[in-house]
Amino acid sequence: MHIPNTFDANCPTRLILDRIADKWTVLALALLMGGPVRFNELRRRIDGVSQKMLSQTLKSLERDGLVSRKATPTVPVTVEYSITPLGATLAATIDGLRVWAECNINDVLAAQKRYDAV
Amino acid sequence: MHIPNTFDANCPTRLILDRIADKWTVLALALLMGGPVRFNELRRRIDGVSQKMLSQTLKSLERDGLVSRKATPTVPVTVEYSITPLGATLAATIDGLRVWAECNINDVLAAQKRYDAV
DNA sequence: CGGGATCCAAGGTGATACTG
DNA sequence: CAGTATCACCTTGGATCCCG
Repeated sequence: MHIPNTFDANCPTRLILDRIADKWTVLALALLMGGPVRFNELRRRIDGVSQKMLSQTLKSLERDGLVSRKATPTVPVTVEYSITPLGATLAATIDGLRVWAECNINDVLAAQKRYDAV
Repeated sequence: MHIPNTFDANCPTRLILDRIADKWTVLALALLMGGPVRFNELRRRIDGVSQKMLSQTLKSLERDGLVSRKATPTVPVTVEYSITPLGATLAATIDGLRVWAECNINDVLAAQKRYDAV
């Protein structure tokens, strides 16, 4: 398996990318790697996400089989989201991105500065 | 370095994600791993990208120091995009995503089918 | 608490036309 | 060939209100 030299509109990569290539998805997945988290807790931990976007994101993740949702009928209701085995394999990959970001953010910012100076 | 339990709005991960978490960026970066490619060639290989979005994407990538642009003043002009060393390290990480997609697309599609059936 | 429904503003995006 | 400029659109996403 090597790099294709073309990306068809519905090749696997595009299909997956169209679903997960947005920050909320990546962030939610990353956080859920640490264990199950409840809705509002997740919302607090992802700075700036609206409840609409978070619920939308989680619903997509659940549909894709990457996250599972467990509601316990307490009063008021308690909902816990956790990562599935499938989701965990993706999250591991995504975590590489997080690590890259932390290691290279300075280089990127420096490049931007240089570019903008011109 | 381990998983944070919070993502601040301007932590490294968010800053990077805000710039690269869209399909065109990821796809362009992946294709450039194979070596320098010219503008229209890139456009042909990324099914469905408009010239506007491609040029916008490439400009961002150049600004971030991930891709370099070399114009040779032939007539008509020839422009070649290639990945930088910094970009290559990111592309390697991103490639993990592509591989994951190819390996797990069927599981994801199956999960979607199951979800939609309910 | 964990959402769904609705409304609305903003800007991302494509189509088209033009240029060096 | 490799873009830029303009415009019109239409989705995205925030704000708000409501409900079980």
